[in-house]
Amino acid sequence: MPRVDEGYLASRRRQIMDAAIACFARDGFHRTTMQDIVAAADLSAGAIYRYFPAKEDIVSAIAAEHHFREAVVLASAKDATEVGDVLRDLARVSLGRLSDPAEQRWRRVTVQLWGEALRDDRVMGIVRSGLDAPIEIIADLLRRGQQDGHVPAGIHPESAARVCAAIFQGLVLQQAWQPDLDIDGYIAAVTALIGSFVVPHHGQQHGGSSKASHPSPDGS
Amino acid sequence: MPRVDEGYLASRRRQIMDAAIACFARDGFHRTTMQDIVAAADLSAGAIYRYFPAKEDIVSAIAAEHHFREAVVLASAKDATEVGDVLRDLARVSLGRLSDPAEQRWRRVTVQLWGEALRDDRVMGIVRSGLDAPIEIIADLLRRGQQDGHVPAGIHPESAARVCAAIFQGLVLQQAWQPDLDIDGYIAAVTALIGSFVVPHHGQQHGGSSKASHPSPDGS
Amino acid sequence: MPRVDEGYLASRRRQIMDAAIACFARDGFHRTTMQDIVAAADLSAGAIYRYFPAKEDIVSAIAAEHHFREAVVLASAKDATEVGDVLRDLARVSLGRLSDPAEQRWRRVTVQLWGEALRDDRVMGIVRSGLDAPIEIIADLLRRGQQDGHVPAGIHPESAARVCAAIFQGLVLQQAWQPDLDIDGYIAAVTALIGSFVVPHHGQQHGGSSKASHPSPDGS
Amino acid sequence: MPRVDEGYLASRRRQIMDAAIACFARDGFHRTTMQDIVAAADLSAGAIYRYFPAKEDIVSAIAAEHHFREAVVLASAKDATEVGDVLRDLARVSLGRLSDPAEQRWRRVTVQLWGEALRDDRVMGIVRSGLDAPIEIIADLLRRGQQDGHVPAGIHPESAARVCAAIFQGLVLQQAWQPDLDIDGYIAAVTALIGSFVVPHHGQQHGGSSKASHPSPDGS
DNA sequence: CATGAATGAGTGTTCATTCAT
DNA sequence: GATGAATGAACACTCATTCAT
Repeated sequence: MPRVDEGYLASRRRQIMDAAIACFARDGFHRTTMQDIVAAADLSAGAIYRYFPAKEDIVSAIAAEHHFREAVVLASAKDATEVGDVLRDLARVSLGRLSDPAEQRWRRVTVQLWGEALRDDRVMGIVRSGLDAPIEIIADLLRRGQQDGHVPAGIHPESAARVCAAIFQGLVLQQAWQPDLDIDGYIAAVTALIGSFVVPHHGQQHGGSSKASHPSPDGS
Repeated sequence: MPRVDEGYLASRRRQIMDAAIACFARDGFHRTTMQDIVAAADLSAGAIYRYFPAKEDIVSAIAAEHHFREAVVLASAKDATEVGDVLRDLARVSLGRLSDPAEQRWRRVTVQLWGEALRDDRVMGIVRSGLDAPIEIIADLLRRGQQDGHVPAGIHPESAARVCAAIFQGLVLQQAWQPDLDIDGYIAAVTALIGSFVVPHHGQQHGGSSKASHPSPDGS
Repeated sequence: MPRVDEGYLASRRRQIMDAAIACFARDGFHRTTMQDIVAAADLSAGAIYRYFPAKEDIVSAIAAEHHFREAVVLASAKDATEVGDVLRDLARVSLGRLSDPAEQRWRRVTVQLWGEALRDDRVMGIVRSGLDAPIEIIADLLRRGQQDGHVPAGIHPESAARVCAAIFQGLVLQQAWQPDLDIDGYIAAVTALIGSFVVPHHGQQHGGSSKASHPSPDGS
Repeated sequence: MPRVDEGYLASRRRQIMDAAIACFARDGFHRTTMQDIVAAADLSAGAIYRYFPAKEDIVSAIAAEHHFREAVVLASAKDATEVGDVLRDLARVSLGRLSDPAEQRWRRVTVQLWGEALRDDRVMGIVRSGLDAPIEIIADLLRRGQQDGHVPAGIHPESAARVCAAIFQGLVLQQAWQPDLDIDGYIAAVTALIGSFVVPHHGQQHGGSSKASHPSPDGS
């Protein structure tokens, strides 16, 4: 069945990667055999090697796809100007996506990629660039926020951006472990945290949000 | 009291676990062979099975030990009363420990345990209790903080506690990937975040820290 | 006359065999894959099977072609009458051909065919007939030489012919291993050997050559 | 069954190499699977890898052993002084050994090693040194023979030595192909050839054999 | 007729675990 | 108790060959 169009090849890769993700999510990279993937993709043992030269390449293809998806989410934030809103949006979108059940398998694979990165340079390159890009974007936002006065001047933008990334990563991990996690509660807590940190735009000193989410300690 | 000195057994287990940690940190669980551990521990192939019935048991023993250490750190926070101080202390101690080079190997193993938990119920039990306990403690602190009025009432204590845990987990991950990370910058950013969130004790609206790190936008 | 031009088929076979020889010379029969040959012949995977039903058939076709070429060289010797001259000619032509760089690849393939013959009856048949024919021709020459008195009577013609063949085979092997071998020196040594063995025609008893290259033992 | 003495290890290697030789002689290197060797050696699949890290290492170990044996045969010739006798001895011993049925399997393996050398540098190194050493020894003998006047001065000693080696190699090949070959006829032909080439020591023109196989040049 | 994607048995090798000594 | 040689089921990957298009 020669002479296949480009879409056919792409769909074959998809089929393999989907099968692999299912296997990896269930059993992990190392407990998943090529036979498992091949069976899940309904292929023959040899066929898979037309699309991926080695098992490792399936792993990095999955990592790269993962990374690419994240990048798309971030792209919207890139040229935003309003720090607080953007951070809140980012939190809502990024974290909100975690509640999508279709993404659940991804989470389990993601957590394994983190470990895999430690001994596979290619995977490390992918996950690192998937971390560094958002950090840079958020750090930029914070820097601009500092210039505008909406973000405390004393903090180090990059470090704060890393904390934001950490919040995302930690929730990915916790949800992988506990799929029925209360994501909305999370988002609320994160938004509150951001709210208390970022001074809103129109002159008030984070007062408004403070009022809403932070009753005056003096009871007034 | 068994035939051999109990301390002897314990020290043998230590020796094996140390060797295993070194191997796991370098090569990962699955790329590490029993022969590797045996060689690193300077033991014979058969000997190791007197102390651990299977490779998996070494992994869970390491996870359990890891968890136990964390528990010790937390114990101090358990009966503290002052929310902000305790959180800041926790951040300083927990995160500060990350800069200890002796702990670096642990980080790499930790990240792998996270993935391993997904398919080994024993490991999952251990890491989950290592997560749930701190969350409960922090949630308690936050609840008490809300009663005292130092913590915004609108947030869900458990979710906020999870965010705190996430901050810790994310940094563990980032440091495993990038050992030369600026930990102190992190701690500062986290402390600032906590500071903006938790109203300090003595009447002022987290004024001191606010003044230092968060200059009034209007310049007053 | 078949549907396609017979010459077309032949040229396709040539193309495949040339590609195969190049691959076999470089990597050996067993390390060469059909894909290698197909790529070198600029064909499709399926196409090759129209010309050769199996990989083994390419090998035996190559062996047969090899054998056929040798036969052509020998044909000239068949009805010669003068033993010494013919042997010398044979040596010069057969061995001389070894220095042709275009034949170098053949040498490498030949050496492999020798081993292949041991477990492929078809190849064995071909290489054996490629050995037996020259042996028979040379043995005949020697027999005639013995009748004429130019060849020592005590030797067994077939065995001596085998020695001649061995000289050829050994040089093929040595040159395959060491392409920069001094072929001309070889030829000279072989010619000298023949010269000391075969009594020349016109009365002199290997005297002339003996004088030049073989000082009288008594020093005269 | 730990703590085995050195002889045990050596005998295991022997057992494996013998099994491998039997398999290689029957099926060739590439058609022989590790399972074949393992079965022939009555071992388990994994056991063989304690003694040989890879299949290739069995091949080179066999080549090296082969080479070593040849070296022993040659050692006796090294400091001999009488050219003709030594060459005849060498021929008798080297070629005579070919008729030993226990060596038959070796022959088949040898022929394959020749081809293997072309693409395995280690094997090439071994077979080349197994060729170069005898050539050097024989060339030396011939050089000394030239000084003594027993060997024609016009020949190039190294080339002539290569011809001697070729005679040996060619017979190895022919016998591998045809085990019932008349080895004694061979030896006789080779000895006659040497006899006609090398002038005997004590004044007489290698008289005895000369008389039988080579009519007196002076017609007496 | 040509194509080249698919097949699937088979390859060399690994490694957690056992157990005779 | 300790040893380390042996085990053997897996494993990732290959490749001669086929056949739907």
